[in-house]
Amino acid sequence: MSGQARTERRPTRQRAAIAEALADATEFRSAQEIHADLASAGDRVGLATVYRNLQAMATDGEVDVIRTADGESVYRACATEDHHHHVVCRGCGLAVEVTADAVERWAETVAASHGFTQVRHTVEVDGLCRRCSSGSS
Amino acid sequence: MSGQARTERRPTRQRAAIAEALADATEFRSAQEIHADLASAGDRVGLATVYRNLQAMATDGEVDVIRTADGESVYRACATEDHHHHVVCRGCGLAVEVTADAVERWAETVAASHGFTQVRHTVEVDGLCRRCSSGSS
DNA sequence: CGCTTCATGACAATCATTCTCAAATGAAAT
DNA sequence: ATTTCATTTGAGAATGATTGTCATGAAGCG
Repeated sequence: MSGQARTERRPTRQRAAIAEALADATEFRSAQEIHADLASAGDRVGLATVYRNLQAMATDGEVDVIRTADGESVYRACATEDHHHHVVCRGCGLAVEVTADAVERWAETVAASHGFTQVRHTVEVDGLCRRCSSGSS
Repeated sequence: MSGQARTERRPTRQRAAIAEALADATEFRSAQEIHADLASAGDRVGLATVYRNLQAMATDGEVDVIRTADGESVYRACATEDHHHHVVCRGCGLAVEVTADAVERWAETVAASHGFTQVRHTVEVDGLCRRCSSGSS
């Protein structure tokens, strides 16, 4: 059920560096950020390369992608390979992974009831985490 | 909870034209598309103006906004002012409005259980409508 | 080692969206 | 109707993320 369509890709220093940078992060990071992180760590990796790898990794299901409010794509190494969603803090970026079978079923059902097939869905929840809830304006 | 924060805005020819163009459409349209529609209809409206109004209308809850897969913002005049979600056809763009109290509650609950407050959520479902399902590969 | 193929990197090119600011317009006062 | 003043508009520049191009470099293999 978790068929990794992992395209045969060649391991490179850059790819490893990107994967590691992502593994270190606890929140979602944009391609630009990853690129900057690597640069400041002395790791020279082309921006285009970061984009390409991040996308490839996302396609292979190695990492998760979501869109920020302003349309930027941000990536994160997910703890599980299984399908899940996130609750992201608007304040600090903290991202919690959650599963939602109920929602999956609902999406499938409601879509089917309108005659839709090959259903996919996007569910993202955001708010303020406990910490950020306290000192917010 | 459904307070219309309708900012006091001045009615203009442009705004009306945009609203109408949106009302005529049955699917989600991008600012660029609206702009093109108006132009080809002989309605001269600046692109920036289209963007500004669309955003204002979205903020006021007059129209709905969602992001396409490639990050473009698309708008639609919603039939209801109440909170709802969409099932969009990847083939023809057909958009069906659906409500999902169960999902709303789930989002709130799951977020709260992780200490989050001021929860918001995004839920979009897409697939192939009955018509597009038939002739697909 | 030499070859073939895929990945990389520097930078140009896209493209949606936003910004700038002078000119036009709506609303209300005179 | 005319003045007045805040908003809104529009044309085009500016921004910024993402993608494309293509010569160079590294990986896998015999």
